[in-house]
Amino acid sequence: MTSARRAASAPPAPPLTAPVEDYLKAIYVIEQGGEAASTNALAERLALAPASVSGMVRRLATQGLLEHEPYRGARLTAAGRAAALRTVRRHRILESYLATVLNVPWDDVHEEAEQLEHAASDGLIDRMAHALGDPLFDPHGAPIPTREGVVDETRHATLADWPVGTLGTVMSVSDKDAAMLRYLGELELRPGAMVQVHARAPFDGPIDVMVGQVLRQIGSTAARAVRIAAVS
Amino acid sequence: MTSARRAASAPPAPPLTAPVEDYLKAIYVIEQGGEAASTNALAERLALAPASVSGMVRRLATQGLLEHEPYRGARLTAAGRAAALRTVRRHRILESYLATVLNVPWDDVHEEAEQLEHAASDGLIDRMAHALGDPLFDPHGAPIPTREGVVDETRHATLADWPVGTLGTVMSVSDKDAAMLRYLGELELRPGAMVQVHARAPFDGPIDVMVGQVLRQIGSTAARAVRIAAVS
DNA sequence: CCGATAATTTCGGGTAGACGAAATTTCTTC
DNA sequence: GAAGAAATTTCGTCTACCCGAAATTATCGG
Repeated sequence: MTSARRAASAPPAPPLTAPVEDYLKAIYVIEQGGEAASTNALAERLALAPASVSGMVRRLATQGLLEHEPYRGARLTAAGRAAALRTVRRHRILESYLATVLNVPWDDVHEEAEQLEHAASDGLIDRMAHALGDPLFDPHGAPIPTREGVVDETRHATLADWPVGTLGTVMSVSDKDAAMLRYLGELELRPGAMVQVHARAPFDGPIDVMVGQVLRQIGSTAARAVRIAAVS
Repeated sequence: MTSARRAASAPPAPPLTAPVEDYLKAIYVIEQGGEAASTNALAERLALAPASVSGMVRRLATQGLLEHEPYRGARLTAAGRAAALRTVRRHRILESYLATVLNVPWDDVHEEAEQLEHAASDGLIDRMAHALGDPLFDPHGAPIPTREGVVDETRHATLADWPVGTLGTVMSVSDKDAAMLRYLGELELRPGAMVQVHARAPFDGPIDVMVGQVLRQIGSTAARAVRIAAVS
């Protein structure tokens, strides 16, 4: 910790703090939904007061990590996106490593990675990735960005919107809520599972769905946490 | 991060911050030398200004983690010692895991563990320890405290003080300085190596020492980083 | 187009942790 | 035992984040 290591020519680029990495990652995820990340959406995702988010967003905008039109939400710049993808990569490789090598339970992996992603060095992350054979997806099915920041951002439909009758396969499940993950795991709704919606009750009602060989009923909230693609 | 998990009866005991863990660990290590940890020694070890240390030490004393007689140095209380040993355990298990399982170079392991020790959960640490067969020593030969805080604190002599002629074995090497570690590694001065001092130049001069089958000359600074015990 | 409501920002303030300069205490040395 | 040096503490200040309350702006129903 005594010496600073810095290229002679390149711009200083101080390392990002853990909170900043969390903001950028959250904005990245929200932006995947299409629109700019609103203050409220960020505040909820980060479990912070909206006032705090306003302040931080302004600061990050002046640092060139994002663009912010007041009252209109935030969007990552190229620099911000690169930083966010770096954090996402760390997070997902850590999740993969913990689940695969250390047998950390499926539903604990997210929390643990959330802490470690700010502490592990790039070199360590690469070692873990290598030990896993450089996987393309994490245990929840989320794509892992490469070191260079390349990532598949295909937006899959959710089980809540999947058409009745069409055969599909689970691509990913949301890792935000451990209890939800446990529930989905019990239902065998894991990446790779085959599904076919048999019926859907109106008004956001429960869904009858074949998971593998078993017919299940699940609510719309859980269904929205499951992403589906057509089988080829 | 939304919910706090806390025993109903026990005192709240907020989790310690990373800086606080660093202070406690540093005090623990310095105290191993016998005397209380002085402000200057702490400041140097933590790479902070003495003024900063003064302030923090006062705060930690009011929290019951250490006892501080102004101008006299700090000593850990039982609570502070327990917290320090928890951090030391994390650090050394992480070092062991990184070196053994992920092949992180001997001299990088310390830096990496220094960051991770504040982020990894107890459960993860235990999983790593288990995967390693619950080792008693880390790659530098330092003893690993148990979950319960039991640790061998035997104080071994350094190679700089080892008597001429007596056969000894390397118990541990200091992990503070990566360059020093690399150097000692090249000289085969690793835990387990057999050594015998042949001659010692006066006034802190170089030492002639047999390491395994090879006669080496090393300076006193490097020799002080190597701890020796008699062969049984 | 106007008010009500919702979202957002601003404002004042708090905590943790760090620093340099100046004051204080302790140590060392005659 | 006093004077100078060294170690330590105190003091004022700084930065990064966070918050609640109040002010502001956007939006939406009529």
